[in-house]
Amino acid sequence: MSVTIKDIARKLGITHSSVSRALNGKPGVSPELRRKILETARQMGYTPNAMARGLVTRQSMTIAFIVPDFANPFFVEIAHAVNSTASARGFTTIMCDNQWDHEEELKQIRLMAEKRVDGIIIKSFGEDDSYLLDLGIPVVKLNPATSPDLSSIDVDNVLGAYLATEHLIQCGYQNIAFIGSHTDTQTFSDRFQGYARALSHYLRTVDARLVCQGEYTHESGARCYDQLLATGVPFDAALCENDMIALGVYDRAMRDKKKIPEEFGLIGYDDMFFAGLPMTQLTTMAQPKQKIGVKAAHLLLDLITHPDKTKQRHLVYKPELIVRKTTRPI
Amino acid sequence: MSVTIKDIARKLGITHSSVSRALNGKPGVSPELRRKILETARQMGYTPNAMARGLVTRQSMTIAFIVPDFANPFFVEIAHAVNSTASARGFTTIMCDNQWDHEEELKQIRLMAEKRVDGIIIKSFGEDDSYLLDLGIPVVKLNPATSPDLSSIDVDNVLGAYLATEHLIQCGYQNIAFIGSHTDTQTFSDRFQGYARALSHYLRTVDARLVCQGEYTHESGARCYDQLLATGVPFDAALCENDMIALGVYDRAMRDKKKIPEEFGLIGYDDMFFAGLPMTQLTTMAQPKQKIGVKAAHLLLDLITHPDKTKQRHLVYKPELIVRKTTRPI
DNA sequence: ATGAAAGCGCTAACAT
DNA sequence: ATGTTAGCGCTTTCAT
Repeated sequence: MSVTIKDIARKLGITHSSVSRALNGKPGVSPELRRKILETARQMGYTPNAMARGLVTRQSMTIAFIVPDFANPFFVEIAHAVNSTASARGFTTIMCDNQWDHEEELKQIRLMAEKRVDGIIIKSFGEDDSYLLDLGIPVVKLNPATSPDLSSIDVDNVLGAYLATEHLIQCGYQNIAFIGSHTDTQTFSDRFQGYARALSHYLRTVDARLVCQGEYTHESGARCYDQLLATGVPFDAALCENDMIALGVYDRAMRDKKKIPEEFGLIGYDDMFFAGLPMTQLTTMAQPKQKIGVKAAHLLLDLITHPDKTKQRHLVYKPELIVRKTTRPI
Repeated sequence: MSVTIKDIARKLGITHSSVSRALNGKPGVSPELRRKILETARQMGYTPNAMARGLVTRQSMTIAFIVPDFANPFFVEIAHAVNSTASARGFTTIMCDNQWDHEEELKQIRLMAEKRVDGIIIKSFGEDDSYLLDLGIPVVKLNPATSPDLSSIDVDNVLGAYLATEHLIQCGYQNIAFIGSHTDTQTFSDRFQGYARALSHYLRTVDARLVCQGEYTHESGARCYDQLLATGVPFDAALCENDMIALGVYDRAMRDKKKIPEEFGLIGYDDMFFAGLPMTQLTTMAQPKQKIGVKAAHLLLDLITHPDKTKQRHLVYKPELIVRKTTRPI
């Protein structure tokens, strides 16, 4: 068994409350006794028990970060920012990945509640947030806010997709496909909406045969490209819901010996790290991932540490088009 | 405040020990009472307090996964496997990333000890493992074992680098550079050793001017390439300590209009997901990441749940060369 | 089958 | 400045 404050107290012939005070830097201990306590604690190899402390303070100094999929580098980057920020403020982050499984997501939330995390940052994909509200702890959603009682940090996906599509049109591409993921995600419908708006604003209404759905993987992107091809409807450009998908499309277009960007234009989304690599050079819509992660963490921690002073915030960042080599010059 | 078992007990006019028994599926509660308890717990919105439980059971049902850098996809993939495996067995994983900072690493270990994690999986980069041994909990190192009291799962890096270098030689490259990371890591020295062995076995001893060190990033790889170039010593191939580095080298070689693989051969390490993409097609040395993660988690959890039945294990996996387009056919 | 009581390691009033 | 006491919410003997 490990050393407790009582062990230290016994060894020194004092009470454990003095030890607690000393160890926590609280007033009410004479300098010399404090020194002795610290010294003894050190040499006895004392390690405070966070569970015991948390039980009485009602704080676990832990937050949860829940996202659908850590195979997606986008979430990993945000996770990293969250983790560093939280860590710098003394909090530990537990990261959860639920493979787009709603049941699993609920289980994780429940488990985090049992662990008594002090707050949650979540990219959820369901509609219903009641279970988040019931938790009674601060929650920052990485989705558009559905309830004023939850905070949210988001990027304007409609705008992003609109701008990307607009760019493709201005580049002179005529038949622009949209290749996305699950229909039931907010992200999909927002980006699709932006795409549809730009299309009907500049060209014509959406041709449903030019819309394809799958997953957030390059395999899925490749598959969608092939499906699109199979329909026989011509297309000379594609807006992809994210860079992974775009990569798969890129691959297939190269296989078909299409000249990029001359004969085929391609825009991804998220500016994942490989998008900027020399061999990729993918035009993409960038989101301020770093900012999102840092801000989400700070917001959540503020909500935790001074709930009153922090106003519930709902931030919406703007995405930014990064033009590289997969779209032809305007 | 949230609902406790005492609240449930009070409401039902019974003791909290019965509630505890019922909730934990332990014997000693009549079927009907159990049913009533479960029902009441549900409708009162009871959520067990893991900290309180952990305090008495001396189990947190949590493990820690500590690696130098989550910007490295290699670690992310392993983390993912660890996380899923642990989760399936009812354990939560806390992931820590310490930016190759040894002080930070120690801090994290200490913090995890305070949280009373039940075990640790760690890719450590120091020499001294005494602080890990002192913890008194199971530890699985993702490095070669330094102490018989720690378990370890590792891949033979010397062999891997040897095989890669051998391949480059068999392809007919004459002047093979080694581009790596920090000198002080075990990984570096192992892979360098494999490189050196193959070189002196087949060609000649290592030319120190063809060895360059930096970090695990493509920027660093590019920088090293330029440095190598600046020395004026000719080189027509490079073995990189990982794929990120190789990417940077790839970039620069393309910039210099070198024909790959005709004029310049390149081998990476780790088979990160982008290595296999059509636009990359990097020859690389693959490690069984999935296997490592899953095995590490299982081993650790076995060590935790039945310490006696599990023998301390030291596994060494074999790496596998994946030949793609950055090395010319033999 | 149920209840009573002790205690996990700690913090925080409240005494002294 | 130090000690005493009472929990935090839970599991676990030990009685009944």
